[in-house]
Amino acid sequence: MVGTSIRFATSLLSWYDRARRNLPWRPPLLSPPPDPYFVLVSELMLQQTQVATVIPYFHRFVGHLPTIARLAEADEQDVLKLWQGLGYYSRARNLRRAARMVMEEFGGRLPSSVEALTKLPGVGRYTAGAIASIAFDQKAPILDGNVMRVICRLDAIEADPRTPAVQKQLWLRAAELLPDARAGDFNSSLMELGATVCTPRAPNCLLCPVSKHCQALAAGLADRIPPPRKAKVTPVERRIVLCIRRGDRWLIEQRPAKGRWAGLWQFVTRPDEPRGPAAVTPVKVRRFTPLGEVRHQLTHRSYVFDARVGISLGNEEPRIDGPFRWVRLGELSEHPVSKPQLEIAAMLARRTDGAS
DNA sequence: TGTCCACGTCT
DNA sequence: AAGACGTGGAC
Repeated sequence: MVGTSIRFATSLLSWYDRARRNLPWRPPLLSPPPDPYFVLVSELMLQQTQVATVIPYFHRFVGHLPTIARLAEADEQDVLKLWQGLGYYSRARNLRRAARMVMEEFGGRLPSSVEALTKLPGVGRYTAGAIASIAFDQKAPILDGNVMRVICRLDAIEADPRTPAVQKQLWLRAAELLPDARAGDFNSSLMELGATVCTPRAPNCLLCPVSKHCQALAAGLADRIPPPRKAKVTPVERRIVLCIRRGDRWLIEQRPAKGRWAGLWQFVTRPDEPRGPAAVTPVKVRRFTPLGEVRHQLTHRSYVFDARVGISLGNEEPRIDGPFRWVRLGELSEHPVSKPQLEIAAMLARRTDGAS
């Protein structure tokens, strides 16, 4: 068994060394000695989205906040602004809180043990293992979606890897497979294999460097592991978006600190209630004219934003509580704004009478 | 074009 | 424990 693991690790690592030469973005990030701060930020970003998507955000983020000390001092709104477009905005907030915790409780140094790293907000078992192994060369296992699939196939585990019992088993196996040297590279190679060869659909077993160790391939099960998850209904939510103009400025409001798009700014957005939008308008508007609809798909919910335009009469300020601002369309980019709201802003900008 | 789904952490 | 979180990519 141990012998198998060593051969497995050796085959995978030499494949990875060759594959890595074709990934121009990776070597500066991961070649030793990696900057722990870079690893922290990149792991937190990579948790949620594709590499190609993250790169521009990564450079923008790290360029502006190049150290933990700077991130800890930064305004939450500025951090959200840099994160804008990535989704999962709570992670940006957690990253800032983590930086503050590092400054206050770890003497300004990112801790190197999995145990201490896990205490940071937003850093769970996976991220802690990735940082400990990649940035600090510790022998710590990781288990992300890719590694889960790779190990399930390697051991021909047909059960659903998302269940706690199988998770436990997979973490143990991930630790067992880990070689004594180059743990970070080994972990990276497992993820890379899952991303490029051992893919969810149509795995390329012919090109796989560890196919001779794979139980699923031997049993002809590779493309049936892991099992698909149960489909769930996604309800449709309708929202009325009131784009209210006064002179050359538009009224925007900040979303609550919790929930979806927390802390981000938007045009006045209300549930599509039977009584109509006029009942909840923060300032008086005689008439709204249709602007258009924006559809937005989340994992478990669909949104339809029904955008309308109106002109505020007089100089009154919003009559209801909450942070409101009057901004020019150009100034919107100074605020963190969600994707669908940005689309609405683009629709306004395209209108001839949109008043810039 | 829409519909489904991943990606880890938190609650 | 099961669902929230958001976007882009696959189909």
